[in-house]
Amino acid sequence: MHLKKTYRDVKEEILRRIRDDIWPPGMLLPGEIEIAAEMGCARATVNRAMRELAEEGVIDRRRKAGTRVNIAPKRQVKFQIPIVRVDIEATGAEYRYALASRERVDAPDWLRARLALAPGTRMLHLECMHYADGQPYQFEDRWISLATVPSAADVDWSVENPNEWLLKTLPFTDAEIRFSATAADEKLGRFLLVSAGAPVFTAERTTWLAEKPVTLARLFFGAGYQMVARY
Amino acid sequence: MHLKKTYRDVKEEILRRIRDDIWPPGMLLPGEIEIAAEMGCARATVNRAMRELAEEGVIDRRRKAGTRVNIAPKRQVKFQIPIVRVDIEATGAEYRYALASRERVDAPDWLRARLALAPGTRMLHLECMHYADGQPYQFEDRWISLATVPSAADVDWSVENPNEWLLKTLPFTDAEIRFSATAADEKLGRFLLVSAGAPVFTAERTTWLAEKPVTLARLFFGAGYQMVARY
DNA sequence: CAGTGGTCTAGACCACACA
DNA sequence: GTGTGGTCTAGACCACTGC
Repeated sequence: MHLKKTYRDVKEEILRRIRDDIWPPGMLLPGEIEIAAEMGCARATVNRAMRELAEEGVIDRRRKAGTRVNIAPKRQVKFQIPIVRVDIEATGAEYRYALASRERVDAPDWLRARLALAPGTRMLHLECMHYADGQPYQFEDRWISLATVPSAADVDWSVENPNEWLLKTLPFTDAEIRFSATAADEKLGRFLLVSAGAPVFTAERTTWLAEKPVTLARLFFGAGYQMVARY
Repeated sequence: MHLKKTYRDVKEEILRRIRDDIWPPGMLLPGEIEIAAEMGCARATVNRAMRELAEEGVIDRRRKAGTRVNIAPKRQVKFQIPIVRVDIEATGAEYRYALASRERVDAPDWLRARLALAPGTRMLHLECMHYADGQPYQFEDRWISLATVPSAADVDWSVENPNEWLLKTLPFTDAEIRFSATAADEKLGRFLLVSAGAPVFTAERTTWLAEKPVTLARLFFGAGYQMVARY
């Protein structure tokens, strides 16, 4: 009999059995009580082990149906939110920020649709550049809801970088990020020093604070940019 | 006093206090026993709530030192490894796979450099297309090391999809993925039905099995593709 | 060395999903 | 209905680490 004790031991043992094909993909595992008895520990311990394995995508758990080994062990990639300055300085380059434009407007229709805003919502619209060693690194097209973040109206954006200001000022509860490849238009090309039509790696980030839209940022990266993740 | 019960309630309440600046960044929070007493629940419940908040990067916990609100809430994005067929079928579209070319070659120089291969390493090179409802969805440029995966030589690649075959056949220990925007060349344009020079969202995935290189895949996505992650 | 979080236990009740 | 996982509790001991 395997005398296991910690939930880590239980996790490891379950993983071993899956890897050794003792519990092949798709198989229904024994219930928590049974495993607890076999391993000589409390059900809560087995529960924690299996809960974490489920979070990691190794197994699939459903009430009444039981626990199964996932057929496609969907491994997860994790990476941190890009903070421009940190990314740039990590490469040893010098970071520079510049504000290109600033205006207060009613939310345009496409933005209202994207954020589910009421008609006439006032927005702060900023366009900024982030440079690495003087080379264009990222163009930031930033929209901030003045309804949710009224204090944004009083900030000197020629000095403050909206990316960092929002992070340090305002927590957020939900966020979504979309990556895509887009073609540079005339204006974007001028900022990033690429020709019109050139492929641009684009991230569109939206954040909410308790259901209220906070900001939408479209980040356009300079030529040659790659986003890397290991797992 | 707040009579809370579930660990979700406790999490929410803690988050609320952080958001409302009752517990500002950097502040030392009360201990688990104290919070448990105040919220009217067991310490284990508070523990679970705080453990999850720590995992999510909201707070920082250390034995003896106590729990503090994180100054720089480094939130992490998680997303799953794309499995083409699953992605396509999830949208309700019909998936189709086609092999475009297959050859066995010595690893070219750029590939040897990328994977740290010995000179003269034999590679299997496949080019495949993945379609969604008949529309080009992804072009896959796949290189498999026959030194690490000799059995790949005997597979009928006109039927088997390398993406799924590798996942189900071979576990991997390390992987790296790089996202970028590239311009389609003539050939890629023909496969994806876009004009040469069009922006293409590109993922380059490399995997190793215990230090030995397994495969490198360059995945080129069709027009309009977006990779979405929530957190 | 003392205080905080980390974990285990045994028992209990609940919620959901399938028959 | 009935079985499985989901969660709570009260109490206990342990492990790390800052003082």
